[in-house]
Amino acid sequence: MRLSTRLPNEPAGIIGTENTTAIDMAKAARPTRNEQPAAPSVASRPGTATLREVAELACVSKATVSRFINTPEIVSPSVRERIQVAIDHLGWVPHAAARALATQRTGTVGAVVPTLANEHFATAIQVLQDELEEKGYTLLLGCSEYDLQREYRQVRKMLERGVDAIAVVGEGHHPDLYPLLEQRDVPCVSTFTFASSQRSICVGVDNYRAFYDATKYLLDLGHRRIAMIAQNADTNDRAAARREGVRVALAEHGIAIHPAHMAEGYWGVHEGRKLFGQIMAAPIEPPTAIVCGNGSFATGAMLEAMAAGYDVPGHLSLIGFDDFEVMAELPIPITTVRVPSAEIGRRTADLLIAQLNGEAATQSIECEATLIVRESCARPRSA
Amino acid sequence: MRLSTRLPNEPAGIIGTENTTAIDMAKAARPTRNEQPAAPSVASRPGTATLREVAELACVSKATVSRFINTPEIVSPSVRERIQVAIDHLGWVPHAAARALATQRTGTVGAVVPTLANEHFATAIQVLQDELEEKGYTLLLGCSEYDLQREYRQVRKMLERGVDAIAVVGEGHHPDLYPLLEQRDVPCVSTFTFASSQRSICVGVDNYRAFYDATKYLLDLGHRRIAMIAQNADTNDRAAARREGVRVALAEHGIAIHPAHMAEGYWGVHEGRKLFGQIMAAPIEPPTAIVCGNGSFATGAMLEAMAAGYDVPGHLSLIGFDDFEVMAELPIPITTVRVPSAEIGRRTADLLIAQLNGEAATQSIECEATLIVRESCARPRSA
DNA sequence: CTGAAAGCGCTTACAG
DNA sequence: CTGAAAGCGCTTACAG
Repeated sequence: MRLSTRLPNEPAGIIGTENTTAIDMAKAARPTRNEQPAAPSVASRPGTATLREVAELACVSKATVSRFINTPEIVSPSVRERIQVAIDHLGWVPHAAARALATQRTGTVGAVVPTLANEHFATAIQVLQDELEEKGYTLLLGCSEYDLQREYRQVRKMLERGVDAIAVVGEGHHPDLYPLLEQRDVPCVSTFTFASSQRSICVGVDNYRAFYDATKYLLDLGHRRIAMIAQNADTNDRAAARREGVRVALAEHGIAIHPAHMAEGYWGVHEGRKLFGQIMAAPIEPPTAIVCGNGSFATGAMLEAMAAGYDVPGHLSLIGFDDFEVMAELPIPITTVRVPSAEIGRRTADLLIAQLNGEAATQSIECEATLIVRESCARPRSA
Repeated sequence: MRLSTRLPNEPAGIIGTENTTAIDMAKAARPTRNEQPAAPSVASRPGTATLREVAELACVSKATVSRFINTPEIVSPSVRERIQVAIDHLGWVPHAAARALATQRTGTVGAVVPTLANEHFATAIQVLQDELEEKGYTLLLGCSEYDLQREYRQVRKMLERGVDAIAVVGEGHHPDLYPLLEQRDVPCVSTFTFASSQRSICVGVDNYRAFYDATKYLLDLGHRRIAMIAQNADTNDRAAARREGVRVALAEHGIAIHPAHMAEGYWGVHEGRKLFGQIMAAPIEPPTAIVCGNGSFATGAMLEAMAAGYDVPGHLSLIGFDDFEVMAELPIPITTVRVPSAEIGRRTADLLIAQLNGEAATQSIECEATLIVRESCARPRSA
């Protein structure tokens, strides 16, 4: 017997005479005795029935129907069957708002990401939705466009909507965000960046170390004149951490990036090309390696290098961040740092669910950012 | 005066002595007279207050607080002020489920797309969310992975959650989807494909015509031996329509694609390369042009052509679908059909809102798919 | 295993 | 412009 609710337009089957039989039997066995007031024996419009009508049709109390939905094991088989028939017959769909009001839980979780235009966030959201759905939760989505104020508004709105938990990206947030969450006791996990300093639990990579290591790799190859096509970090702590990783790794060798070799932009292959051109056009000795703050910049830099006839990696090394598919397929595949977005999405779901189930031992998870070595880096020519 | 609700941890300001003053004044002016039962004069936990507590603190009825929230104009200024102070003081946030139960509206809309891994859907969702948010709606998201059964389940779940409207992608759906929606009278718009045959209103492009025209373009250039790297169309009506467009355009010239020149896959640059290789390796005369069913295939085909040393467009023309940024930046920019995803997202929001507002004249919108002519197509060598 | 009753936190006619 | 009351559709102790 099916225990989940059904709508009438699902492949019917058992609804025929059998059902009326079942209902008639029920009615006969327990002649009209209903708690409820004024009982319309048929739902006004299909798909619009309520639990009360189901109860009446099945000749049981509302409480029993409710139990049938939530803990079918505790209702007797014969009653179960009557209820199921009634549900099928009326096409009843439980009313989530009513349930939410009664239970103070909605079965929804909210996520706000900066943008879906970034594959990482899109991927993570996709698997998050997937995992959440499996556990019966519905996802509410917000995109902040990297605007902290907006992120805050979206989170508030989600709280109004009664989300049981929230996922956000990164550590930079509106100052009132965490107090708000804490006050209302809503579990929250911060994603994509791992840092012990985080106010909420988090799951992500250590952006600082990822680029520290990537820079180290370049340094170890012998590079000393290194440029950077950086992603603007104003409201993006991941980008900021990456820049800092580069800076520190170089500083440890007594090196600093020349201002003319530090280009900054937001996003895009085209922008990457332009920024690359800018660096190479600087009236100082050109770099022997360029670290690119994101995948689109790396792709753009590579494409522009090809167009301008630079020999990569013979003449110039290029290292990237993100691992977009095309980066591996270019004539010279790009060495880059891979962030496991799908894993982050999955683990975010795990953490959220764990907290929702009141599991105590939930703690932050560090995911591994890995350096994918391909062909775009080599020893500098002079070395 | 601020009319929207606030939480206590927002920059306070007016909450100081002024407030207590205002409240005290109110209390003095209208000594304790409350409708409600057992009245705890302070909210048990901050951020947990209810409308009733606000009403008590402001010495007005719940009805008036409700009016203040929904139609502030109709409450007198002095009362308005008292209520605002009480709200700020208690950090009251309205309980959406309670409101939904009372109004039978949730202020949410659901969208289910096949995947977020496709830039088009990601973009459309992003702007849909944006527009919806502006109108006060919250977005519920589902990803179906091109599984119609799953799409149906997600839509049902959203209906349970009481979404006021739904957006789906394409025309291929579970047979019970539309009946379900109609029965519950939930507005729905189908996106990305425009076709007069659609059961719901829709906003999108005519995929058939788009590829019919693209093929025509190749034909007009003089191509007669044309291959296709097609996207699997089993549960994807857009892909199916595109294939059909190619087929018909060719058939009108008495041409058909040789089976060995018809490669099929799902998605990916790498897959595009492979499929390209497959076609070129067929033991028959190679094609003079290849039409690619999606952007990743076009990118892959171009990259593989470069790698294998084919002269594009001198020796071989390539035409794509989708306009992913990298397609314009490759050494030979790819001629392709652009689908205005952002516009589709925006118009979907418009249509949804219009229907929610009960506007009568809502009808389907055809968006223009445009052929972006770049450098990957030329006359065939022999022509 | 099942029922009667109260309650979740809002809104909305209906009066005044 | 404002209040009292009923109701939205569920769940959950409390009894039996």
